Amino acid sequence: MANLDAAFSALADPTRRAILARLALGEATVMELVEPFEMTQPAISRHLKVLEGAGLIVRRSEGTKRPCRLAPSAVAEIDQWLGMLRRALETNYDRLDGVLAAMKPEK
Amino acid sequence: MANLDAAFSALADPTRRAILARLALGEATVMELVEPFEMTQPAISRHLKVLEGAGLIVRRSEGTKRPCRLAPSAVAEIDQWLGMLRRALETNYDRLDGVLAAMKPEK
DNA sequence: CGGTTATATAACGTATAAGTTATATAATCG
DNA sequence: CGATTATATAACTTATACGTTATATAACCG
Repeated sequence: MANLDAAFSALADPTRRAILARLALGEATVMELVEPFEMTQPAISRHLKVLEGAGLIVRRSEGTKRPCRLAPSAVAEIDQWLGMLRRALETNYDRLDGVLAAMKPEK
Repeated sequence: MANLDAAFSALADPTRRAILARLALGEATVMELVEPFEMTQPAISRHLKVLEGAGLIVRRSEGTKRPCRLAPSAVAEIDQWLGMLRRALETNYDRLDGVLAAMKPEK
């Protein structure tokens, strides 16, 4: 899935994760997002574009402002994919437990 | 967390996700992982190094072979971080913001 | 021992990412 | 209208990612 490429790639950057953490507290405009980070406005604008492209945020227009908020779609997709790994790990643990249990009586 | 950088970055590549999907079926050697992908062995070896560095896989030595299997640590870390987003989305912050914006057009 | 197999590393080209400064657009307000 | 504010885009630099081919290491086998 190309969407997963974009979503995981977007999440790989710590600034973008911090932006998402901020948005988890509620909607914010670009300038509100620029302020806490020691980075220029164009840099943040591009991070937002990446997050939007990955489906992690959505934006509306309010006069000259473009407030951002979290979007559920990409998160759901990621969760679904990670579920595959999670299930595999659980299964492998079960099997490992089985192996260890079988080895125990040997003493 | 710097680990999250590495983990998300590792997952951003489709070849690496395919490798993980293959490992979800069980342990595999490097050559076993090379075969299904149309890519050279050094390329796969480097993908494996990235996955190992991110804590997504672990490897052992068995003679001249180096079988890989899934590791739980990074997956758990990612799950934990995504939980923050999931909770924010479940709390309907986005819908709440929409409702509040519609209710007070002044401001 | 020498040859083969499994994997890793080096060196390199090309593409893309992430930041900067400078400038453009677009809505708002006097 | 022109000025101001909010945001986007362009042009550029530097760093890193991903693939290749060629070669090195290391265990195994006859």
